[in-house]
Amino acid sequence: MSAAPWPQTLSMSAFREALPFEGEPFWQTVFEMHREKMQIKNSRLAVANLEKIFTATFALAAEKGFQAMSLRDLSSEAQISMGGLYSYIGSKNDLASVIEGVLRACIDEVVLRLQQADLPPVATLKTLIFSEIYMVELLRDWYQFCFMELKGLPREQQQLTLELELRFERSLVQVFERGIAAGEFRCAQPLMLASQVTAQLEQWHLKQWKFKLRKVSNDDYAQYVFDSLLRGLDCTPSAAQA
Amino acid sequence: MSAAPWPQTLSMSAFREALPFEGEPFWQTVFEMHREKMQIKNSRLAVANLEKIFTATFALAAEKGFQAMSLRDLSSEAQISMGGLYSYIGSKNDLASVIEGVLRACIDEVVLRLQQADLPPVATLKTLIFSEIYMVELLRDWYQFCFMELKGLPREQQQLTLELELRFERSLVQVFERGIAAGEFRCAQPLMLASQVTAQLEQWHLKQWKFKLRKVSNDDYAQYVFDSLLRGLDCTPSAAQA
DNA sequence: GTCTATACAACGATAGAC
DNA sequence: GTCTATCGTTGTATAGAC
Repeated sequence: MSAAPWPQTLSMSAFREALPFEGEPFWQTVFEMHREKMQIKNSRLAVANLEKIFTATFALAAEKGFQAMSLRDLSSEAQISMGGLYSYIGSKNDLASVIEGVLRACIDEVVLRLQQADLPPVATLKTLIFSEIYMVELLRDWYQFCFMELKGLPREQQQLTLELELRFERSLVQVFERGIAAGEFRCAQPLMLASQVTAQLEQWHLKQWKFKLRKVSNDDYAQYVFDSLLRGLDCTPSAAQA
Repeated sequence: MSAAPWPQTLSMSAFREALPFEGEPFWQTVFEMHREKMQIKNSRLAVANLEKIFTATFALAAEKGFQAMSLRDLSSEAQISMGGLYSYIGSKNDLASVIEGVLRACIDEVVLRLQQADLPPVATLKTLIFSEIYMVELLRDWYQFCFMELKGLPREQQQLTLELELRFERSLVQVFERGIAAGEFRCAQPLMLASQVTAQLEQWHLKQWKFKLRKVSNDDYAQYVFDSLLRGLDCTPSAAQA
């Protein structure tokens, strides 16, 4: 993944074009990321079957959970024989680990690019929130899976996930403090406010059923999270146009 | 469970005394709730062993997940033989269903009592939030379990859980509207605000590790959720003393 | 590279001795 | 009421034909 500049506009389509989180290029990246674990040489073939396997895993894990899903289930859902599966994955647990690894790499990529963009406080917050929501749109299955199946992963990966969340909130707080120093914001409990944002963003992928039911769009939700954050920062909507 | 009046003060200890969600009386209630499913007649013995079984289940499910936990694990953790276990539970799936049923009954109990209290808008919201936080304190294992293992439960129970969440948010919105009618609140998107509260309350039990780490207490967190709700309702802190 | 056939461990559940 | 012993099933994983 290359570190190109951040998209100029905040919209699903701009995000989609700027970041390689879907289609064949994405699956190609996934393939590179755990090439070692599999025995298949032919790249074209491998990428296609990887996609089938991961997609089937998401479907079954969403329905009944990863632990409850048997490899026989997976084999029939992915239309690949049991023996065939094992040329693509090292073991069942391995499959889960790889999924977590890919998602975390994607998140790191976004965080990195955003830091390089170096925007003013309000714009940074808005970009952070909208990007996270767009990200969930592209990688919903991955988020869902990683959240629900975290307990089944190696301790090391569990730890990395917790640290990612702490780092995210700390970086939010840093932006708050930049804005406070600039006289744009006021906030008594910045860390609690940061965790409010985390809670809202997490709810977006955890409770997709609820927002589908209420016909709340990506942008509706992102805008609401952003607005409520600005309220928490005692920041008037007019300043938000920055 | 009897429908006594709501505690006068909002504090953990008052809540603890007013509601029967811990200690021997609580386990007695649990016993009554699935007496049918078990073969043991002796009530004293049954209650004691039920507590051991449920406690062990929570420990193992929290560590590795309910599906990944075998009944042999459970048998040794609870210090009851495999055969013995089956005099207390109908089946493994049954055990999960009972847990969900008990928690939902507890929540219904609280909701019911709160409705009977019939307080003014601001007080209702404050009581709702603090009660929910106290509830999680007493029944943390149950909440944790039900959230994580929902997928493994019968469709009917999954549906009831979703409906409980929708009902909770609708009742929040109704309180908002009472306050708006009275000129106390202003709010453009009441349903979004309600789901913000849900997200924050859910985070309290989902991310216990985070708040333990930061030494945020029950009351700290409840107060923050309440304050941020009032901000969302455009309600000055002074009015909150009501 | 992909399949079928199979190994063997672990599972949930039960029967029957105590 | 509780235990040990055991049933049949299903799980992950692999070997070897094609």
